[in-house]
Amino acid sequence: MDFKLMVAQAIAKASEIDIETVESALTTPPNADMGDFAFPCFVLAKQLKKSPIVIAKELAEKMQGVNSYIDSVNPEGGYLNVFINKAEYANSVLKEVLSAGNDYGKSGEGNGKNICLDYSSINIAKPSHIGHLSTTVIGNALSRIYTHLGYKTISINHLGDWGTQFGKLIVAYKLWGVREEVEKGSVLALMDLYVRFHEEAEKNPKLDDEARAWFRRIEDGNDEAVALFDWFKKLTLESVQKIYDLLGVEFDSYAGESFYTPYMPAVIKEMQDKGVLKVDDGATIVDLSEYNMPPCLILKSDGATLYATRDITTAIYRKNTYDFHKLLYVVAYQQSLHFKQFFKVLELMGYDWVKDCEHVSYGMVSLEDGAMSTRKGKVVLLDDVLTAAIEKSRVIIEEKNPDLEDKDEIAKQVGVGAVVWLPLYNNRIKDIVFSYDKALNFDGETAPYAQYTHARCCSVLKKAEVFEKMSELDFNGKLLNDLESIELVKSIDALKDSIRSAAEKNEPYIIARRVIDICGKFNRFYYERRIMGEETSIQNSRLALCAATKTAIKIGLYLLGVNAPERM
RNA sequence: GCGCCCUUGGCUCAGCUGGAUAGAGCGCUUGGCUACGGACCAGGAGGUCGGGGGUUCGAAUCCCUCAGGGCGUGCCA
Repeated sequence: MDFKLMVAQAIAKASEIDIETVESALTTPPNADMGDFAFPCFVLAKQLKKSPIVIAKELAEKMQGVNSYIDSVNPEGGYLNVFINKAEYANSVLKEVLSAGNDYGKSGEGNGKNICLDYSSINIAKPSHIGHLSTTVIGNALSRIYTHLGYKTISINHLGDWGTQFGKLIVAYKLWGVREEVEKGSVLALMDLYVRFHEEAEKNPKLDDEARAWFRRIEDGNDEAVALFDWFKKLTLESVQKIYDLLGVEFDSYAGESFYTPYMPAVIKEMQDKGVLKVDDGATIVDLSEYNMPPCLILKSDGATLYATRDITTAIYRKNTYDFHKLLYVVAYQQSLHFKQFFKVLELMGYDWVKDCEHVSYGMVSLEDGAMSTRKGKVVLLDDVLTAAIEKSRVIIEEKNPDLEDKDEIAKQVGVGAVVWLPLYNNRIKDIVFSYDKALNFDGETAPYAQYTHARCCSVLKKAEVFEKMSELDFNGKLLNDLESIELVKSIDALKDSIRSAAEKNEPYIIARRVIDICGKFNRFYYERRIMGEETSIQNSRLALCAATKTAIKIGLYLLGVNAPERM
């Protein structure tokens, strides 16, 4: 049962104002002891030609005893404060959570709709560094969130696997590479070769010509060139797979830049036919000056395609293949102009579905001493950060819980959780200055804190021997009538709205904040209210609340891509 | 120059489509484990919400303007 809606209906009926107006105005008082819902009567003052204070007073009188879910209604200033029946409320929330279990908060709103998510999108032959964390974990979280709401998601890793740089890599490998060493060193070895190529090419510009020639051979399907390129690709994907396994990230498609190359000529022709192209200064462009944007470059003066050409082709391909309800690009904000430009080109081509495309942008990651630079070797590898976090959590486990089983697995879940949390706890647009101190922080508003709270719930439930049968717990909302319990119930109840809101705004942090709030409320409850050893009916009701908390935390963390171990 | 974004306690950030005394965490500080996990909890100090105008019964929130910072701005992605 939706108590907010119920209160809105009651007020609407008493005031003869339409329900939408009431519901959208309905808020929460600053203090719990002022009421559970507050209706500001100022909005009605003009319409009813009465002072808000009088309106509140009149409404309060009309609403006394309207139904058993509302305990009392108090006018206060211009506000109408409503106290709901806490016992009914607690019963309603607990019943819903415990019967739904890990399906709590699911909905069918997305049934039959596809969401394409373009994220992570790694470059072949380059190691994953901390800069790849945001796109990967935000994309993964969005995929899980939309799936929870009934959508079918298609996660696409749009590989950076096309361009002259692969010609450079082949040249470097043929000159200085040793097969066994590259096999062993994987992408790190490839990166070294790439860096060396640039150093040597400064002295010997002929290398660049050779690189172009080798890239041409890849395009032409030369056996040796293609074999080497495929090998580089294989090494890269294998090494990134280890990271994806740790993060719990999976993709439905790895169709990248090379995949779309054959589709581009037709799209360019289509643009020509539709008359959106024009030649300017030797290059082929779409003029966007009318829209206050610089032109979108489609072909270079030498006829080569560009970034925008490929993205336009890709979007059309995805629409034809997946008929998406939404196509979301989880890409850093540096590229926002590019997205605005090629979205506009798609619009000019007559594709009205471009309104369903969205650039889900996020802030940049830098280091404490400035920007990262692959060329200068100034990078923090994702692998290293995850390893360090896992080691740290392992040390803490040894210190606090040396008898724990599956130490390695749990250390992994906690360590990875702490790192993944970084881009998920704040608004996407915020820049992140990476530091090991922050990434390895397990205190306060962090994933390990939420995991700890979850483990604590599990521990109590196990001690009471109800862990396996949480859904059968017999509870009574009347026994959860204390402030701490009710505050916790409210926060658990709010998870559903948080999930919906996170999807609506493509902002996972809304769920992360909700999880932390639930944990805070639980920990307070846990200290104030004894669970075990109370009278059976009280004990069971509190255990039920504990079980609902456990479920809510578990779901919230899952949606963020964080595991919730039962012990830690 | 132009475009987009950001600015809230020492630091990192919340604050829902404007609503009642601006909230957390970290750090600092004082307390709390022979009841269920101290990776926790409670208390304290700390903020003219970048500045200035405006709209409104009411502005951190909306509009204008200025300042500071970030990103981008025709043949890289």
